[in-house]
Amino acid sequence: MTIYDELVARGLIAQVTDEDKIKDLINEGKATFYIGFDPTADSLHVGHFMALCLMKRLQMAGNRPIVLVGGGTGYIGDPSGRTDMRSMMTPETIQHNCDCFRKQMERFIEFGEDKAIMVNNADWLLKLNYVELLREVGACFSVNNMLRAECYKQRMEKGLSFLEFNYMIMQSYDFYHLYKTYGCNMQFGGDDQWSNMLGGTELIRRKLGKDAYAMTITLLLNSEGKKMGKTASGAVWLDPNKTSPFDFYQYWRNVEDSSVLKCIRMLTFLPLEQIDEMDKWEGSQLNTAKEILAFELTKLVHGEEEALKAQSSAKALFGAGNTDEMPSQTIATEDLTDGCADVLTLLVKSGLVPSRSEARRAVEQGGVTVDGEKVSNIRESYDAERLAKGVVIRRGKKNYMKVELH
RNA sequence: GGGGGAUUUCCCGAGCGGCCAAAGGGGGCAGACUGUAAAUCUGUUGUCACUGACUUCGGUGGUCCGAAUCCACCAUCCCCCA
Repeated sequence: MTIYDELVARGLIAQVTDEDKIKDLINEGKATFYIGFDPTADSLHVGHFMALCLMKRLQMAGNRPIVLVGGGTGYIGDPSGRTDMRSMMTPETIQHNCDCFRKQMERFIEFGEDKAIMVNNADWLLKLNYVELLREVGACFSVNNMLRAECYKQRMEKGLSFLEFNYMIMQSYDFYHLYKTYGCNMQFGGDDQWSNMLGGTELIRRKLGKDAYAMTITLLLNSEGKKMGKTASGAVWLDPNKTSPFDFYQYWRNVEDSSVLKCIRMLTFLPLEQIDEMDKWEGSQLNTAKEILAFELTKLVHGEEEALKAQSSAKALFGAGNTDEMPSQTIATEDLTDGCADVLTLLVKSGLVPSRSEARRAVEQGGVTVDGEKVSNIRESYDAERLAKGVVIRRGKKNYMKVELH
C-alpha cells in the first residue's frame, strides 16, 4: 500500500489541489512539504499532534518535512475559524513559545541534514518593508477573491481588522519564500487553512510560474461538530505539566463511541488490518477499543512507561488494583486545624474543586467519597494520623486524588 | 469628520430605581440509569464564617434613604453618512 493510499484509508486527507501530482510526489518521497504552527501557547496540543503524526508518516515515506513556526505571523493572529480578535502577544512570549514547540517536536520528528528542518518565519517576515512588499506581491492578490474566502466570510459580519486580513498574505508569502529557499513544493495544514494555502500556491504560480501543491488534513470533530482535543477547561496539551499523562490517557479513554475508531485510524500507527478488525466491535466491546486508543496515544506522546502507569492507575480506580500510581497531592501540617482537616478543605487542597462553596455543593449532592465511603456531612473531619497514611478522595465518578499529609 | 446603537455573571441573552446574586437558553458540575459511551430525567451553577454576610452588571465620579437600572466624563465595539 502506498503512503498516499494509507493516508486516504485513515481518513486524514480532506482536500487536495491536484490529487495525481500529490500522489506521485509523496509516494516517491520527492515532496518537500511544510506545516505551519502558530506559537499561541507554550505547548503543543492535540490539534497539532495530528499534524505531527502526518509529518512523521510522510517522513517515514522518504519525504522531507519543514516545520515552520510562526514567530512572525504570531504577531498578527490567524482569523480563520475564530469569531473574535486574538489578543496580541509580546515578542518575548512568542519566542518562548517557539522554543517550547521545538523541544516537544524533537520527540516526533527527526531533525538534521536531509531529514527535517525547522524554520521561523520571523526570520524573513520581520525584515519585510511595507512598500517593497506591496510592489512585490501586492498585485498578486485580489481583494475580491480574498473576501470570498470562507475564512473571512464569517468575520465580515463581526468585523475584521486590516491586521488580520493580512494573515493570508503573510502565509502565502511563507510558502513562496520556502519554495524559493528550500524547494518546498507542498503545504499541509488543517482544513480551516485551505484558503490561506491556496493563496500560497497562487502566489508561487504568479511570481515564479511554478506549480506547488496544497493538501489539508481532516479536522477531528466529535459528534457535536466541535474540535476534538478541547475540554471545558481548555485544550488537551502535550506538555505533561499542563495535562498530566493520566489526564491525557483519560481524555481518550472517555471519547464517545462514535469517535473511537475514527481517532484510532487517524492518530495511531496501528496497522490498518488490525483497525479494520476493531471496526466490527460494538456496544461495550468498544471499551476495549478506547483502552487501546488511550494507551497508544499516551505511549506516543509520553512514552511507554508513562502510558503503562496511566493505564494501571485508571484500572485501579475504575476496577480493582493498587493505588500507587494514582495522581496524588500532599498537604502540609499548616493546612490542618486542631490536627484535623475537614472534607471541604481536602477537596479544595486536592484541587478537585476550585472553591469551598463548590466543595460544599459536591458533598451535599452526594458526589464525594473518601476511601470508598460516601461523605454526606460537610463537617466530616479526618485526623493527622489517618491523613498521614493517605486517603483517596473522589469527586463524581472520574475525579480522584490521593491526599497525603506530608 | 458627523449621526445612531451597544457594553450584564463561563457563553448567548432578559432586566421595571427598591421584591436582583440578577429571568431564560447553552455549557459545566453532581445524582439516577449505564459500558469510565451516548441519550434521557432530576438537582446545581459568584464567594465566604452559608437559614446570614460580602463582592459582581465596561471604567471613574455623581444624584438618591437606595442604582445593573438615572446623570456626567472616559474606554472599547458595531451600524449609517462622508
